[in-house]
Amino acid sequence: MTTTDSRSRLMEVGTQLFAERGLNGVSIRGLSQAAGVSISMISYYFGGKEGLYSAVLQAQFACFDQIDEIRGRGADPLAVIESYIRWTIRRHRSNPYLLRFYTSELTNPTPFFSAIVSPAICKVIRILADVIEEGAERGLFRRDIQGVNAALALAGMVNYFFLSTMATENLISHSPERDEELIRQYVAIFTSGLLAGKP
Amino acid sequence: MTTTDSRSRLMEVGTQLFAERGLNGVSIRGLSQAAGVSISMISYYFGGKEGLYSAVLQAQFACFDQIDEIRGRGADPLAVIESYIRWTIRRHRSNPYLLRFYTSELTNPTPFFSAIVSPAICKVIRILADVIEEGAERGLFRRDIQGVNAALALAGMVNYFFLSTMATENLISHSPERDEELIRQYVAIFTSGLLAGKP
DNA sequence: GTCTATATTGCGATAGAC
DNA sequence: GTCTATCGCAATATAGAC
Repeated sequence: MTTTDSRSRLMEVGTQLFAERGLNGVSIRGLSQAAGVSISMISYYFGGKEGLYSAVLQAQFACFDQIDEIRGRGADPLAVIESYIRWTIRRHRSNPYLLRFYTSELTNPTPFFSAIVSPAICKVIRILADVIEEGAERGLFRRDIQGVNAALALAGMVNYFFLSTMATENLISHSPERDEELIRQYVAIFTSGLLAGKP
Repeated sequence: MTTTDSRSRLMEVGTQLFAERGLNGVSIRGLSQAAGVSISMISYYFGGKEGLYSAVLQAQFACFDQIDEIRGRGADPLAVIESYIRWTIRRHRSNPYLLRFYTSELTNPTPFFSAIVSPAICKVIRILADVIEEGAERGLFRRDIQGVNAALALAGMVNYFFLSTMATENLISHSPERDEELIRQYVAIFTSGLLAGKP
C-alpha cells in the first residue's frame, strides 16, 4: 500500500515531511531518501522542491471544493452551521496534515498562498457569512452581529481545537470518540452561548 | 530609535524576520546584514542562530505572565471573559509578531516549544477553563459544556480573527478602530450565542 | 566588541550512463 | 524512468586581527 510508483511515494512522503517541518525545514535529499527514490526524481516529476510542495499543497486543498455540499444540506441556517462543523472535523480527522499547511501558509506564506490557500479560506468564510446574514434577515439570528465576524468566530472555534492539540493534549482528550460531544457543545456555544437559560 | 547596540539590533531584526519567515526561512547572513552588524555577532551574543531564536521567542512570550491580571479583574466570570478578549486583542495590537510565533510553533514546533510555548498556552486555557467551570457551578453558565472546550472555543475565536487576516482582509476590515465593536460581538456570541432572543 | 577571512558542511539542480 | 556523480553555491560557525 505504501509502495507504489515513485511519483506517488514522493507525494506521500512530501505531504508528511512538509507538514511536519515546513517548506524550508525539508531538504530534497532527506525527502527522496525517506521515499526510497533517487534525489533526481523530484526534479524529473515536479521540476524541483517548490514544484513538489506546490503539488502537495494543491492536493491538500482540493477537498475545499466540497464546501458547497454544506450549503445544499437544506435551507435551514442552523443545519448549515452544524454541517460546517461536521465537515471541518471530518476533514481534519481524515487528513491530519491539512491544518498544518493551512496555518503554516497563513503564518509564513509561500509563493503559493495567494493562488491556493487564500481563495479556499475566503470561499468558506464567505459561504458561512452569507448563510448567517441570511438567517439574520429571516429573524432567526440576531441582527447586531456581522456575518463575517460570526463566520470567523465559528471557523476559529473549530480549527483552533485541532491547532492547539500539541499544547493542550494534557488538558483534554482530542480523541475522535469525543467528536460527537464536541460538535454538540460547539453548536450550543455558537448558537445559544455559554449563559444558562433562565431557571 | 532603531539604532542602538548590536545585541538589541539583532533581537529587533531577528524578531521581525523569524516571525515573517520562520526559523528555517532565515539565514544568519541575511539577518546580520539586515541588522547592519557582522555575522559573527550572532554567535558572540547568542551562541548561534537557534540561540537568537530562543531569546526572541522567550521575549515574545514574556507577556503571558500578565495573564493573572485578567482573573483579578473581579470575581465576575463574565468580566473575566471580556478581560481576556481585551487582553488578547491588546497583545496582538501592541505586538503584531506574537501570533506568528504562536501558530508557527504550534504547527512546526522547534526544540523550544515545550519549554516556552506550551506552558504559556496551557496556563491561559487552564485559567479560562477554571473561571468557566466556576461560573457553571454558581449557576451562571450552562452545565452541559466542559470548561476546557469552552476555553478553547473562546481562545480560538479571538486568535483566529488575527490569524486569518492575510486571507480575509478583503472580506472585512481588521483595523484597530473596529476593535471595540469586535469585542462587543465576540462577547455576545460567546455568552449569548447567535440566536435571536424571543421577539 | 567588532570585524574579515575561512573552514566545513549541506543545499538544490542536473548531466549523463543505463 | 531511475540511478550515480558532480557542479556551484549558500549555509553555520569560528579563528584571529584589530
